[in-house]
Amino acid sequence: MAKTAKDMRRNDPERTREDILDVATEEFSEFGLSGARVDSIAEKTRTSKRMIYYYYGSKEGLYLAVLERAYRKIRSLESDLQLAELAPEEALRQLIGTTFDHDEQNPDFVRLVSIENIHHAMHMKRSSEIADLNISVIRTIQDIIDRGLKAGAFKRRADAIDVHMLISAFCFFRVSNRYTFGTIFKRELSEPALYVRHKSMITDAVLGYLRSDDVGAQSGR
Amino acid sequence: MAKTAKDMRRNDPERTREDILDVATEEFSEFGLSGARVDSIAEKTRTSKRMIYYYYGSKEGLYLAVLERAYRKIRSLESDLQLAELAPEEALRQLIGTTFDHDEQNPDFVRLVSIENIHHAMHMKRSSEIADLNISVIRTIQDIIDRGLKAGAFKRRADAIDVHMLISAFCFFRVSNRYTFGTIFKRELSEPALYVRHKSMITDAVLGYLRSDDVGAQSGR
DNA sequence: GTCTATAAAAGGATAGAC
DNA sequence: GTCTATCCTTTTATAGAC
Repeated sequence: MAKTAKDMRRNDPERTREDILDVATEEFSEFGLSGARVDSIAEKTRTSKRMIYYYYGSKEGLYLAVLERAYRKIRSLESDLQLAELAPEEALRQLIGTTFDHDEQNPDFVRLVSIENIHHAMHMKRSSEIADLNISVIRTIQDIIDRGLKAGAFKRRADAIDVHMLISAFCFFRVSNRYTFGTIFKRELSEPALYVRHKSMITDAVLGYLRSDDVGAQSGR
Repeated sequence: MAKTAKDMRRNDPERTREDILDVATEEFSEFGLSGARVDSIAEKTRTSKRMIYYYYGSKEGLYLAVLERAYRKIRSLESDLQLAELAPEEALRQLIGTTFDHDEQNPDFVRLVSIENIHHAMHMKRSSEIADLNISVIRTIQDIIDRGLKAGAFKRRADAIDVHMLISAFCFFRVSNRYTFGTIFKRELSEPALYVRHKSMITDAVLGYLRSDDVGAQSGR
């Protein structure tokens, strides 16, 4: 089974495939599905265009492979969280911080998700791998809410998916809308000072929301 | 100066231009800048491809015209807000509700903004019209915060742009990430029941944030 | 498995008449 | 101002040798 040194050097399918995916991730996240150019991807790989079609069949096939790998990374990240030992408030702080940092540090992923939304999540829907994504983060949040209610730290019986959305929306938007927001408000969202302030803000807002009860009954509008 | 009935029927430049923009808005927001097809736009107008180039010069020129018109609509919407008479909390509720409803009712706009972010807001930056957008909403929020602090309804000396971002992020994300979020969490974000719940949630979260003081000192991470 | 060359098609842009 | 027909570049995809 072991490959000879010669084989390793000449033919390394796994490395070739990964190399292509690395380059393609950059290209798709930079230009979108339609804007990306297969020629341009091929040039930046250590191999040729022929191999892209050999391994991934089509431009869309390559895009899907990129998307699947990006989500696979998330899955492994989420499953690493060990928050059951912490007090509910601290656990939530950690969870929010992790989401915040993840989006901040993975603009490529954020852009791919934006792009996939432009395409109505069509590719994601077709991918059994992504569709079956075990979203452990929801279970984690539900657990934190339950423990918080029991301990009296929280008062609101919030829906875990809603809370996840409140957190995600802010963390995601900061990265996804960095350019238009920065242009309109003359504010560079990548500045370190804002990093700290925004992280505190979303943490305070979510914790405050869970601590209080239904203070904001809807006005009639 | 008055046109004859014959002229009006045969040549109506204004109507032609608007017609093209209507169709182009749909096409660009549906497929993105690179994904949109000029041929496809032309087919759906009551005129021809030649006129698109006649009026807008290029595909990018047309895209920019679409973007500018979309932002012009926002500007007029924001300047219509009359909240100075209301109590700070109620004023904020109204403002959040308006933002929420706007994004909900204008998915085309939300998608165009997402698309423009994929392009690093490059076209927006080049447009003097959009760059000079008078973001009156920030002044409005600052006023609400100031009045709330004075009246004792709020405790936090928050930054108006940050608060706008907290509100926008949630309202925008609900629409922009509808497809991926819906697919992963098996939840249709356009459901009426969620509309009410999510509106309450973001309102409560923002009000709670402003009412309280810096409860969430950062952990050391 | 990998490369070079090329086919096949799509799509942006324009010519020229009316 | 408007239409039809067409140019020509770009881009996806494949053939065929090694």
